[in-house]
Amino acid sequence: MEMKIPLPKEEDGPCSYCDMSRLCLPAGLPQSDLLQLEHIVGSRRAVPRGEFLYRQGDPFTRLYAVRSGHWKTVQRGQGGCLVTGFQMAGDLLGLDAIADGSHGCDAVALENSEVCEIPFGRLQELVAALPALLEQFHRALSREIRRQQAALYLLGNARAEQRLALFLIDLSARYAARGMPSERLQLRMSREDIGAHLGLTMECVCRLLARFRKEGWISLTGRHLTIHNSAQLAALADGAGQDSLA
Amino acid sequence: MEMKIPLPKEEDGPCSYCDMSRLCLPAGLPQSDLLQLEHIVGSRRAVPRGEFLYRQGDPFTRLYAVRSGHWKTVQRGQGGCLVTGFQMAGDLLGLDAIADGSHGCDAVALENSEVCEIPFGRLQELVAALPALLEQFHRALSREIRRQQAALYLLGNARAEQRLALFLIDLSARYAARGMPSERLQLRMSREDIGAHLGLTMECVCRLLARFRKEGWISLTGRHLTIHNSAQLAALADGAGQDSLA
DNA sequence: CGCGCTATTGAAGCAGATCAAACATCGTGG
DNA sequence: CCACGATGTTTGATCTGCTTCAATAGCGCG
Repeated sequence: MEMKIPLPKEEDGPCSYCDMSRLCLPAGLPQSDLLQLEHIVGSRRAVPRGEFLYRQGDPFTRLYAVRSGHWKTVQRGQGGCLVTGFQMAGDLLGLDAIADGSHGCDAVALENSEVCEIPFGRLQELVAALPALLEQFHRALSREIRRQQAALYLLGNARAEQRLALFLIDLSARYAARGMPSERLQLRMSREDIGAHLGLTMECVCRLLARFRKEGWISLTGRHLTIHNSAQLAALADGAGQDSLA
Repeated sequence: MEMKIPLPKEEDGPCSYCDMSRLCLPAGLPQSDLLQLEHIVGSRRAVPRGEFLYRQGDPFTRLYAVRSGHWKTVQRGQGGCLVTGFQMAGDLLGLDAIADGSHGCDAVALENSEVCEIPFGRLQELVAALPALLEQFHRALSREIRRQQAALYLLGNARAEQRLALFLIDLSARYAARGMPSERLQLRMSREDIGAHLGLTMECVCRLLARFRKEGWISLTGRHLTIHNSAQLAALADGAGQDSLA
């Protein structure tokens, strides 16, 4: 049960053969719709670790679906920056750019990664013709809103240990959804990235991870993390570890 | 320049005659499209102050466009709650519910208010037929994502006085966009609501408002607030008031 | 007029930030 | 192969901004 999950195949393949279509835009689409969608999905694009897929302010022409690897989206402001999310296979990038035609954050590859390019103009045409795809697309947009609502709650209400617990649980669940082991996580992001995502400093993230390890909830060497007690993490995330009020 | 802006008219009127169509879903639509949209927009619904339009978990059947009054959306979790936004005329409510067919937060009227009901099924059909409306709808969804990204940045990076300054500036700008005086604001929400929106306690909001007043940036009696020095607020929001780094 | 709710102000405590220093890890070139 | 520097991580000591707790004051409303 700890065998290596095969990485996405390297050869060019349409969505039909993509491992991640189950999680991606094509999810649940009838075969005929899928074929039409494949027509407009452009070439794959490989981006080496640390490089930008797009930057804040870049003009918006297409969406991207993560094919392989890991990404972060970063919002930069005066004297601080926030990691708005970490994206993995099947996730969409660029949904925030539709609003005004320019990207609202940077997208950076955390490792050598690939995306599928989806020209937005053509997608919008196609979506009008295929009701199932339209629904799917709206759900994707709305899901992004939900994701961020959860993040807002986290930043507004949760104390540091809760945030980290929620982060680990979320990560674990997303790996599970991709058929990868949900207990053994290879963190692709730095402690600083995690901090910038959770509204904490790197040092605070370190200390908390150390505590979780000391308590035996997790074990951790470098960026390889194993969850030993997900129930305890879930309890923490639910607000245990302090006075539970009514 | 401080004349009372007329309130939205009380009689049933289609979007064509609605003061807020400029900011709402019909914005920029060709006349023919507008007529079709009017057909599917259902009746208006009046909700008295303090009542719920919908609750977290309620099944999702329609979107709502704010016709008059003010609203808040509240996300409740274990032992805490976060106000994810304040909505006023022209804003849409319920976009987060498309994801999974149930509402992700409560919508509460801050005063006696009205919404226009938009059956989502019919909107989705119509949107497929009217490209301009489709675009407009996608922009609305994406704008919601952007709004929340800004809120994430605020909660993750800004200190308390920055948050409050940004809040006041945002509120002021939204009133301005609605043709209402942007310097004289009648706050519709309690200090507690503001706190729950900014990730601060009510007490902290009070203290900061008191400080802003003492400094002369604003004046404030009860919930009536006047901005005297918006430039200073903008400077605060940009991170002044502490060491500005590179 | 007095009750309940919202708002204000003060004092004390604490969670997390900041500053600082050691330490691991990794790619690179001698 | 190892020395090296760069980068990322860990841990400690101190500091501070915000929370918490508490008490008072305004305000609306029956």
